[in-house]
Formats: sequence, structure tokens, C-alpha cells
Amino acid sequence: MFKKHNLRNTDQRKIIYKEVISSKSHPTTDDVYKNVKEEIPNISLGTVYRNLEILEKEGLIKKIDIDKSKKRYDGNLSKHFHIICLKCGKVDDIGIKEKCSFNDYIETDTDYKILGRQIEFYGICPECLNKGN
Amino acid sequence: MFKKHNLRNTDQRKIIYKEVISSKSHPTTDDVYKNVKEEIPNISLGTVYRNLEILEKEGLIKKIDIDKSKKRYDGNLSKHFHIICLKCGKVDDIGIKEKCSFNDYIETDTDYKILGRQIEFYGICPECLNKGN
DNA sequence: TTCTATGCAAAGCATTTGCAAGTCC
DNA sequence: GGACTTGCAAATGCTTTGCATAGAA
Repeated sequence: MFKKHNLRNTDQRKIIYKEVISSKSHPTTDDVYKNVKEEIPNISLGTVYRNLEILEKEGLIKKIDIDKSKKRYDGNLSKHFHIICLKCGKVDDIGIKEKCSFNDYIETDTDYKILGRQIEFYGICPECLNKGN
Repeated sequence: MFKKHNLRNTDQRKIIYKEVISSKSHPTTDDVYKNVKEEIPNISLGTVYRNLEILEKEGLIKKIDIDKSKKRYDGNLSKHFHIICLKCGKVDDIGIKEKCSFNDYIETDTDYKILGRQIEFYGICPECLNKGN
């Protein structure tokens, strides 16, 4: 299953991966740990941390940097945005429609009451580009 | 200076505030601490943490949740987005033009090489809305 | 057999907090 | 003088890491 990524096919890895892929709730590391623990009671938290990082580096899952204090992961690799409830902290998906205007994202058809947004672009700055690679 | 916010006008607070307002580099708590320390050598890191949080709650500065590991602050209260260099970690501003289309944000006239973006909306989810306030 | 992966526990880092002393109003 | 602030240090919470053992290939 993970051979093409030069990763060994351990039970821990398989179940951690399955857990993220099958979840719709953008679980934190601890969420994954607790759920995997039901199938592998003696699994170590360190193993969960290590595997989530590995799976993310291999592009098999995605890491979400929403929560200031905890890492969250997403098994949905398709292009989409997130919407976070400021009361309960839940993270939902927003489907992306190509070519729609910026306001469409805000006037979304979710039933959320929108209070704010955060947009970050990532790239390489001119100084770093000039320094070569 | 801070009277309208029911805050006492301490040297520590004044200099911490001045430091964030005058900085263009979206400093971390530790950045602020180090700079303030030059004026108040015996200032405590806890004081910096507490004051940055207070200033943010009063709306005098803004907190930026970009860095997964550290808090950053911004003295620029006007509407704008951020762009982060994936090599050096620098955070620059992107001015917002009202009514421009989403792609305009990406085809920005910064000299960055854009590699990705992250968009998060914040609000109250339907379940929390139904629970009343 | 070989080398990656795991479990465990300690360490690391940023942040928060309790408390006594200091100081703004 | 009284309440808010500060400095200090300990505590907290999440994440990382070192190391001996287990296990996949």
C-alpha cells in the first residue's frame, strides 16, 4: 500500500491513514490517536505524530494550519476552503467553484453566520528568488 | 493613552504597543520581547505575552495566525492580506483592492513566486446558532 | 539479516498562570 | 489605598526526539 512511497506497510500506519482518510472532521493528532487506540490499544502517541508527518510529506494527506494550538489533518486532497465555527471550533469544508468571484466565497450557501476571514498566500519572496535556489 | 480602554498607562505597555505599531515585520512575541528589552532591560516575557493579548482584545493591534508554532502581531489595522515566503519565513502585506476578482489576488503585482494559498472563513455554525447565544 | 518503525519516556518550546511585590490613578 | 500590573518561576500543553526493541522486506 505504501510501497511506492518507500514506506513499510505497518498496521499502525495503515490504520492512521485510514482514520484520516475516512474522517470528515479534520481531526487533530490527538483525535487520530484516540480513534486508532480503539483498534491498536497500545499504540504510542509518538507513532501517530511521526506517521501523520510522514503521510503529509508524501502527499497522502494534508495538514491544516487553522488551529493555533493543535495540528489538524485532512484526508480530502481536492481543492477546497475551510470554515471554522468560532463557538465550537468545528471545521467544515467549502466547495470551490472555479471562476466565481471573491464575494461568492463569503456569500456562501453554508448556513454559517460569517464573521471574518483569513487569507494567506504562500510563495518565494524576491530576495530569496535572487539568492538562487 | 489607554484610558479609554480602562487600561493603565504603564511604561511596559506603552513601549510594547509602540513596538508593534512601528514594526512592518509582523513580529512574534519573542521579537517584541527582545526589542522592548533594549528599552526596559528587566521586562518579563510574561508581561509581553499578557500585554500583547490585552492590546489585541482591545482592538489596538491584530493577531496573525500564520505561523504554526509562534504567535505574530500586526500593528496595521487596515484590511489587507498576507503573503509568506516559504524559504525565509518573512511575512509581507498585500493591499486589498475592493471589488477586484479573486484571481487578482493571486496575480498580484508583488514579485513573489506564488506557490499556494490558504483561505479560512470564520463564523458561527448552524448548530451553534440554533443553540441560541 | 538489515534497516525502518514502534513504544516509552524524557526533553523541547511556546505560552499560561499563581503569587508576592510594585505602581498607577 | 485599592486595584491593576509586573517580575519571577513553575506549570501546562503540544510536539519532538533518543534509544532500545520489534518487525517488515
